[in-house]
Amino acid sequence: MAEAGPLQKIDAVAVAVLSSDTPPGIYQCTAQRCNCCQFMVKSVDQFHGTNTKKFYKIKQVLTCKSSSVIYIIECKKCKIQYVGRTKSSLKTRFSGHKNSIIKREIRPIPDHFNNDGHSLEDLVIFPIEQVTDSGDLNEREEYWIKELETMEKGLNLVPFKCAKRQGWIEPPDQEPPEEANETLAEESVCSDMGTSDQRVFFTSGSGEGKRKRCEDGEPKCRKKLKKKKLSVFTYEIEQLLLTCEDAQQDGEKAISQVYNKLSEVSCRTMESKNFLEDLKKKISDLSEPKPKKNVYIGLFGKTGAGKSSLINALVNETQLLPSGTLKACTSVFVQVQANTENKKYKADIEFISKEAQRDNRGHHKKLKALCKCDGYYRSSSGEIVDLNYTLSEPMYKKMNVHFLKMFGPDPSRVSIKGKFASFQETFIRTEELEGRKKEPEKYLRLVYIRTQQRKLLKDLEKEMLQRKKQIYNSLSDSICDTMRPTYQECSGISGTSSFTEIQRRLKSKIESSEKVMFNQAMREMLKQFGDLKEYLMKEIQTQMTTILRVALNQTPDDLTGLPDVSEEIEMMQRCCEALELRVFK
DNA sequence: TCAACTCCGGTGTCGCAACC
DNA sequence: GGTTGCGACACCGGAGTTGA
Repeated sequence: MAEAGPLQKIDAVAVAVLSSDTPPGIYQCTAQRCNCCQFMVKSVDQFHGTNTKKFYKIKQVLTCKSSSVIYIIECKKCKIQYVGRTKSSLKTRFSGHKNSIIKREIRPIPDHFNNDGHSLEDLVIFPIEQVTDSGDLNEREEYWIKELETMEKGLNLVPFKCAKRQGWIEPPDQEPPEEANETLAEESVCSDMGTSDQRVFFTSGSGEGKRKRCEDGEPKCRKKLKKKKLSVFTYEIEQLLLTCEDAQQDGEKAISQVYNKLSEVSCRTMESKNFLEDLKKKISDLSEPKPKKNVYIGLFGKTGAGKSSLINALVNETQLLPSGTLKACTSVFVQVQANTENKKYKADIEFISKEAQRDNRGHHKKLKALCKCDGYYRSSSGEIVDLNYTLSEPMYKKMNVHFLKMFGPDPSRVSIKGKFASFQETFIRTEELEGRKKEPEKYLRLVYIRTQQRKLLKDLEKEMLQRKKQIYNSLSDSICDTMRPTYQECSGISGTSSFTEIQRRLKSKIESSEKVMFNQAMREMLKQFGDLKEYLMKEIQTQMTTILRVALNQTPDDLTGLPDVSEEIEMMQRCCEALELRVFK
């Protein structure tokens, strides 16, 4: 295919009625509202290979109704391309792609447009060549995949690669191409193909599909389904939840009223002003929504009872956990939680039978895919294999011993958690507090200090667990770094006995670098544990100093016009009673 | 009526193991 | 040593259904 110059826009009006004289290019079909044309690049006579940075001329007159075509699907955001072929019309094939995106199927195209902030709206499709002899279709597709480099750098991928791209594992450098020497003309072409101009295409009313769509672009039928969702709770629980909601609203109202009343308080000295500001800040903090606490739900039952199916149904992910109707599928303990911190999905699944282990048929692609993705693999059915995690697993147990020694609830008070408990118990004893009840000023200060101290320790404990998670993750990352050259080497192996050869090399690498690799990972981990310990001690020292300073500055004498908040206190009491809390007793 | 959508069977590919 | 079947996978394509 000859390389063309910067893209020329065709006068769409002039060629609205396609005839034998129509110059080659991509055109809108004659239908008034075509679902495919909405997503199509139109009125152009050439296209841009985003990987090759070349322009290619369109040699035929192509529309969404053209059949036996080679087409490109391009992402407006990251300019990644996919080459496909279809015997039927482009619009029919596009319908299939669109459907797979809506259904969130695990394939390269839906995966790309359902993840990393992408959506169907970022998709652009256009035909590039019509093949008259259907037998040549495959050849032409192959040619274009090679020419446009969409196998290496595009979406013509096997599933492991799309998993990688989507952040189930570390994303590769797939930034939109930015080359300093790209001409201005080329940039203007890019915008034609994907950015500003397309916004015009997609929002134009003429491009709407026949089926009525909701405001967010979702098909109406889906909205209906969403509305039909029934509550999973019983009537009693629903009522309890409503009570909680009411109490929360009342509490927020009381906090807001107290805050407003405090705004009217005046004071003379700087010390009082600071105190007042501090108090207001604390009240303001209370009114801000707090992150919800984790709630752990255990799900037990006989094998094959449908636990995985239930979880899949609850989270609305049909293939999150393996499930089936005939026999037990998962067969291992599994923890499912929302992954809000790390884009990396990790799972350790062990349910391959001895028979299956002996029989490698069908696993060769999986092994190769695993190597290409640095030890990580996710099949289209959702099955996940993480070799680095599996390799590091025995070390987790070993590391846990170190962790518990340093941070666990050691009765000897040597560990951090032990020190926390000891500190909590001995710093302000309950009996000491009770004895001060007759002196309200001192009593309230001590209550304040103890409350803040407990809050601080709890926060630090949370932080500690968070960091523990990160440190544990670093273990498999470290192993991955050591194994990476071998993975890359293995991913290039093909031909007869490639499966056995890849197995042999991986095994050999693991065995040869076992000591160095694991020791290095272990050293790094221990260092991070040490850093964490130091951090915790420093935090306690700083935060406790602040708490004590604030406590000793409580209620200066020169505050005037203190508001009457008895009404709000009553409101809070009612809330606590409704929730059966014993705060005021 | 017809475009859009859904579902499901079909086809091709690959490497391996078993079989002839 | 050649052939065949297997299993996992991607993706095509057509029949049937839905709904504007």
